[in-house]
Amino acid sequence: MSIKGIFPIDKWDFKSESILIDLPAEDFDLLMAHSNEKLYKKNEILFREGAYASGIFYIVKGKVKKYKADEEGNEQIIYLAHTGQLIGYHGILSGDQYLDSVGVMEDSRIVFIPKDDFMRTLEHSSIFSNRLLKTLSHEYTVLTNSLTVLAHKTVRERLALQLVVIREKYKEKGAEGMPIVLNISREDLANLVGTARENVVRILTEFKEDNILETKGRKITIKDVNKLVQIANFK
Amino acid sequence: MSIKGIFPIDKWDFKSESILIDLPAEDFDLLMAHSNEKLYKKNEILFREGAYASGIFYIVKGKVKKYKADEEGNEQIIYLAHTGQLIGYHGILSGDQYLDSVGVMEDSRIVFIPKDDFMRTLEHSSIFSNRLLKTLSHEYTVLTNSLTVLAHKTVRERLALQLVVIREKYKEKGAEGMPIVLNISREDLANLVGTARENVVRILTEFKEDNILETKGRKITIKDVNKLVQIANFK
DNA sequence: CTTTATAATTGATATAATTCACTTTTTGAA
DNA sequence: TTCAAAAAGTGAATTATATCAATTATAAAG
Repeated sequence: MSIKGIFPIDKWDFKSESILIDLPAEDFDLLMAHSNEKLYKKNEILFREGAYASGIFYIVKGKVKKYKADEEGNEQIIYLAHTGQLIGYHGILSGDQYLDSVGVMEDSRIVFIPKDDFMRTLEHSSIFSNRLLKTLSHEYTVLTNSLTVLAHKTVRERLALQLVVIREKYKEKGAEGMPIVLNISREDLANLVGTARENVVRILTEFKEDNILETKGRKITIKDVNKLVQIANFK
Repeated sequence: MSIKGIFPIDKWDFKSESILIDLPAEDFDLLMAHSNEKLYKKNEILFREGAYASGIFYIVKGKVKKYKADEEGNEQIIYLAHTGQLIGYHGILSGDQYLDSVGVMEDSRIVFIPKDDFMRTLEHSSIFSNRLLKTLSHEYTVLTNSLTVLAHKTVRERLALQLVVIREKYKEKGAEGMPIVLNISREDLANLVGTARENVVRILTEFKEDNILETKGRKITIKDVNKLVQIANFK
């Protein structure tokens, strides 16, 4: 049985179709006029919150984390973005500074698009601007859901939920039966769930004992998603 | 001394200028073509999450809360909206259902604008559409900040922060020296902060003992904002 | 392959927050 | 003004989570 039926994935993730797919060639060319693809290494920083927003980024292939860091150095991961997604437009639209920081989680191919080209395309293409409105509204659902979960669910429930979300997100199309291996540090997992690393470790151990998952080094293999869904406890 | 300097209000609130102010008359008329003002009583529900999104709402005068309710009946307040703000567009932009629920907190004058007029204005007016993009991006800051605070600050710090935010929000322009009286139930305050009502009551008592505020019935008068700012502990 | 820095894990303890059961106060309707 | 319902307030017990201080395992670089 597919988890999709009982698990409303798009309430927890943004729509995964790329905002650029099937964009009219003219609009696409305008946007990409001065674009510049680069290979980023794991742990590199794409940009930091508060820095001047000089343009947006398009993830050709890879995984990144959007996060906020507070005074004490606590890091809260806002969203895990990946192949096909656009990054950094919030800051440009609302002012001229990036609103969060973005770190690269695995070696990634990422295209930089200068601010001017982004703005020009936005003005010129109502398709692009409508899609962006739609994307932003969808982000609203995801963020407000995260807020509710964070406020009212236990760490255990939140961790179970995030594991399911990440699994769905990183699942390759077509590979239905295959077990999905998550390659994410305990630290990042903790910063995503909003708790301390130690708690994540402890709960993962419990999950291991309950035969829900296996770990090998930092890699997590989920064996029983349904149990996780049950623990996360949502309708 | 104004609190504005040390308190980055727009990180916690949306920009308070109305999205409709100074909109070209032509666009405004298009938007308001079939609008309909109604008087809503305290505690009335404007719409519920998941309901068909038939249009948007403009708050002419009043206060409302945007919230999400989970299976267990827990209510998380996402945002307190008031005079001059637009409500309900996320659902229309991202699909056809409202993405949260909205309840009226005090008797309010609210205009309903049918979906078609909203969409037509959006297509026709690039000013309107640009402002909406800006508003949505700004919401992103507010929501991601809320997320970070919820995940990493104590209930005490969160409550202090919210009291400052509400005070700034509800402050009448010009009445600088006047003490601001907040009229909000402990329950709503708890649902905003993301905790139980009892905790809010206990911490308010502590604040009272520390001469930070006074309460008379459900009304809260803040006497020392700076102390609250200090407790909330942000740069 | 070995080394070394980094990350994961474990246990013990302290603290924060929730929950439940109850009393008191306030509010709004009659 | 009275009265009932709703909201606020209090105390005690329980549970969840954070924090600190180590040890062990892992991965990345030379």
